[in-house]
Amino acid sequence: MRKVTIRDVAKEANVAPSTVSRVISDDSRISDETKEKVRKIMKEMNYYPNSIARSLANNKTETIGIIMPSYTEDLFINPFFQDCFKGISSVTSKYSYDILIAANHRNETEVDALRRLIQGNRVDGLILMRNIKNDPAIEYLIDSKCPFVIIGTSHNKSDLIPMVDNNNLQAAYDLTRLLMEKGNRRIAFIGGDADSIVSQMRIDGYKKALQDSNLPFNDDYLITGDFLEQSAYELTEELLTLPNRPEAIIVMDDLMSLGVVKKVKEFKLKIPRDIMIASFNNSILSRSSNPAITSIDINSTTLGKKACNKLFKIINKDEYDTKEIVPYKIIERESTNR
Amino acid sequence: MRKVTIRDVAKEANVAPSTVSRVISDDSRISDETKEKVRKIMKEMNYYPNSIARSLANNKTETIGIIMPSYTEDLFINPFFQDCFKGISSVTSKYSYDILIAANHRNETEVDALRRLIQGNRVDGLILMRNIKNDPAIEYLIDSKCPFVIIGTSHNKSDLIPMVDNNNLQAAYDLTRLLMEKGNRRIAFIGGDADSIVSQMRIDGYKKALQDSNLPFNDDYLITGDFLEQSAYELTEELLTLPNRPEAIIVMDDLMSLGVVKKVKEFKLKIPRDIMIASFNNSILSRSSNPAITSIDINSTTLGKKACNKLFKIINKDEYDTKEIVPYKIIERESTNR
DNA sequence: CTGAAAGCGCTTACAG
DNA sequence: CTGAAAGCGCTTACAG
Repeated sequence: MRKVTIRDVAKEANVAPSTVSRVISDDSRISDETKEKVRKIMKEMNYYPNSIARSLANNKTETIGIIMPSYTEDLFINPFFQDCFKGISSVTSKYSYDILIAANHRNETEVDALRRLIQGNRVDGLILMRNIKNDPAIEYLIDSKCPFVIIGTSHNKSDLIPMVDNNNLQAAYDLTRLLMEKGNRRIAFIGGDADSIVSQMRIDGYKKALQDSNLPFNDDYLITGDFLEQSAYELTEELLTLPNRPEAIIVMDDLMSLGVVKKVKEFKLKIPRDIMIASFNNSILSRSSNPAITSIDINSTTLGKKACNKLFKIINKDEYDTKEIVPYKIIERESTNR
Repeated sequence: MRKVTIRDVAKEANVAPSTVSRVISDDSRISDETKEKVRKIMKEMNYYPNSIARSLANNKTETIGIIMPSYTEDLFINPFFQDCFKGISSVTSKYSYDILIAANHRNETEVDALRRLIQGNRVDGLILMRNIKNDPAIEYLIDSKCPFVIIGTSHNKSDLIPMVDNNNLQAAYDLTRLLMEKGNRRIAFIGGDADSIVSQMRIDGYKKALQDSNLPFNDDYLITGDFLEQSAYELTEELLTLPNRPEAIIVMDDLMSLGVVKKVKEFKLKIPRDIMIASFNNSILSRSSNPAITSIDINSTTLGKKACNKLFKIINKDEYDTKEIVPYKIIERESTNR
């Protein structure tokens, strides 16, 4: 069966294709009678506009793209992305937009994938769910003039880039202070990727808190890996075998903290009695894990929602603030409850 | 800056647009010299094909759509979908396809959303990550002739519908038997949505196991809710307040089992000492929770991968089996280790 | 209030 | 091996 087109409908309704097109977009210049007549026929013929043809003609796709950190990789399993996605999709659904997940194809670099989406005209805008130092993707995005928003913080020309983030420095500061108030002096920090800006900001907050409390910064207590459970698991061994074992560990992310907990248990240490653990993101993992982990609620869903709202403002050329800060909150649980 | 088109490249290279088009698709009829010349110019001019125009001309989108159970809803936070998605995207990336997430827009029914994607020509095929009884979406999909695959099992005309699933009946059977072997006789089952086919199959397996062991089926021990943690949390109370409290509970899903565990703890009961818990999906939740939960590994990532491979076979009109079964495996953990 | 016509940027028989 | 032309199914100034 051939697809019914705007032409078929026009013929059947005895109007011009342009009239049908205007009925579809509910153009105010078309009389109500004509609209009704055409709509009836569209329904009868089971007509549905071809959105590809539409996009080509009016240069709008009604689709936004999402860039994940490392597509098809394990990083993606972090519940943070799901929470964020939930916020994003609540907004796209309101604007009647769809979401395209950008995954680099085989043999493609990340910038290739971006190029495909942007120059290939597949999206009206993009949300970047990651931030690394000197990200070539950001350079490309700026050059491309394609609307985009970063969830997180970027360093290059950062005053021009629309971003939504938490105050990660302050959050880490607060968390470190909390652990001090609980009587810990030897506090370690397990960071994420060395390239990660979020990781860097949190490390800065951690250091600042030590400094403000006149606690010495000990190089051995600060280690970075990647954002995966396995890496945290391995790194924790380094901490636990130090001559002066830390009394508390702050971990970049809930998923990583699972690895930390696993290793601590292998060392037959009790949490929080022997060692306290605190983490970030407050995903489902931190509240269900054993023991439940104190974690900073960064409001992932709100991050996604605000980022997406901002993106639509840019697409529609409305006013917007370049940078938006989403509040955070420490959720205390068993792992720091001594 | 105007976008550079195939026309511009053609002019610059002194060839016809059709030749440029053939260079893009690496047509064997074009001489290597010409190809080289054109490619050089494409690069110089920073040309990139407009995939929208391409799609309109050749009726291919190089995009598949994914239908989630209840978009923008809490169901989505189940790690199962992420695991599945990982499998899917590993395949799309190989075929150089992108993924469109179908979310129904405001005031849209699910079939509306499908219609938008299919009749709007936005995807070459679809993967359905859910299965409910009498699903109108399935009817629509069959009528539409659009290639699609279901992760799970469908009941309508099921011999014609391509699906990838586990043997859920047998899995539930095995799990029930395991709990019996551990000495439990009063075994309860918390199902998902009453409309859910997976849920039904597992309930059938549970009942069959009881029967084969000559254990009575007790209506009070079988309850269904939805697939959320909260609902499982509430339902568990009904079980725990029964005059003859169950000795073990099988839960449809890891996420739900978190709710069960929470309630059991509130009743000051110890797992597994007072009550055993076993669940399905073996997501990250079951292994990190407190206590770690025995769970059936349904190989979510494999489900996604196989479904997507099957979809491409259909798209490319290759041979395929309608139904494919992915193996499962019981992963025993603390929650059943008495 | 409606229509005829050009155009969006590609692909693909057809012809040579 | 390459080109001219028609077509994919819409939208949108322009004209009336």
